[in-house]
Amino acid sequence: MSDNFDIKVVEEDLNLLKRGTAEIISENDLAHKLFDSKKKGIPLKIKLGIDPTAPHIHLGFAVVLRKMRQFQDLGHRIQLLIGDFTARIGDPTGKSETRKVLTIEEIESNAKTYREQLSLILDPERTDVSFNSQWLGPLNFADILSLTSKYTVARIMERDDFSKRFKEGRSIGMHEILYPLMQGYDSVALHSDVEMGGTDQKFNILVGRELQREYGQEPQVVFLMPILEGTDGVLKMSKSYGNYVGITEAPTEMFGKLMSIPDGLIFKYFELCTQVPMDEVRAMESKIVNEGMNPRDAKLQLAEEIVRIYHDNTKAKEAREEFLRVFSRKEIPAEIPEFEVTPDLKNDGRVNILLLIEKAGLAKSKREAKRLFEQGAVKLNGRKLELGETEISSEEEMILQVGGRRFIKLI
RNA sequence: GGGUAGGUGGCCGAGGGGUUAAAGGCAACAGACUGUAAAUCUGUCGCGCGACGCGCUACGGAGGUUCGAAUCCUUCCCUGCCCA
Repeated sequence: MSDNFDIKVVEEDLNLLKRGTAEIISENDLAHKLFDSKKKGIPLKIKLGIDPTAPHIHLGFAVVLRKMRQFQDLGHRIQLLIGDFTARIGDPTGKSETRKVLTIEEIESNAKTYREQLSLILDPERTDVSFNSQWLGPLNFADILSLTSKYTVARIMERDDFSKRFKEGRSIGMHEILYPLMQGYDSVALHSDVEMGGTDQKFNILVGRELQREYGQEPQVVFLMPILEGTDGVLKMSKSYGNYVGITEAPTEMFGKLMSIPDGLIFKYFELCTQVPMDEVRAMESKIVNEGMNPRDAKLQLAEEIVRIYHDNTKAKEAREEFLRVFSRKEIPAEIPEFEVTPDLKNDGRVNILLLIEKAGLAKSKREAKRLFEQGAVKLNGRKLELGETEISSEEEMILQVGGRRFIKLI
């Protein structure tokens, strides 16, 4: 690819890009591509495939997006590939529950939401969006056979997920086998230079690299970021596990969730979710290990740092204050959502607290409300309600609290 | 096409006609402890009701047998494995 390659020209860029990465295949290829790009003044095309089913960007996904932003800041272009074709066909992931097939309208609306949220991280000016139905749709059976003939069953079965399921005697749909080929073909169609993804995408992205070679293109660089564990500290951050921190969440919400991550994850979060220089991060780590610094304080800083990125400095400070107020000092939050006690909830001026809890959305059902009540989780104006106190007289501005974190102001 | 094993609550997984809202585990939630961390202990964990009780819904779908079915029969759908 490149003549007169001199790593010094791109060394700085390369080092910047390498922070927090899990694997780059190959680093050498990337260096050459960066070099050529710089020399010829042509931006690299950085591909990211996204699934239009769940437009909800969280910190785990943001790890990849933030890395892409770095590419943009270095002058490169993002190719955002919306997998509308696959979304319309159905389940490619091997999850047992069949994925809903989306309509064109839903896909478009999701894509729009995506673009809005993505603009919080990516530079829209350097982002191109495409839909893979554009080229996958027109393929006929002969085309598909030609595509599949470029790969073998044995190689497809190299994928952990497939080989594992095969050994365990679980089902593998034919369409699932084709999925990596479709994703790879996207790279061919887009002439991608780099494809980004989490380490769980390694296989699929590698297929793209191979296919490009088959089609006579210069193979893309596989650029993998680590998978970020969610707030539970174990599973990959994901909406479906309910362990995610969404980038559009309210500052206090975001702050609170970040404070609940296990200690062991603090520095991984620093590395992957913030721009705090690595030597500072290491210094903090050493203070905790050697000087007995309370990990909580590092976590407070982390949470503040992240809220600052997706909101602003003021909001971050406020969120920190709020957190300390409500959870450290166990005081009432500064702002509490209001709930109007409508006349139909009252009976002789008295209100059934269980009904209220359910109607205000503090519990999913009255049965649950009752359980919470019996477990002593319900407080009114800071006072724990005793058994039997299910009827209260409704006065102005009462604060109803359920559990440690659910508050509501009755009006 | 033939044979065979299965499909149980958010997940995994027992139960093979009544005492089964369904063991056990995980997850989740609440309380204690605390740094809304981890660990630990305790409790809860289908829904509704004027609730130590009553009712309804639930063991892949639809029928049936029975006083009574997640458990038996018929049929359909789905999945694995073996043989062709």
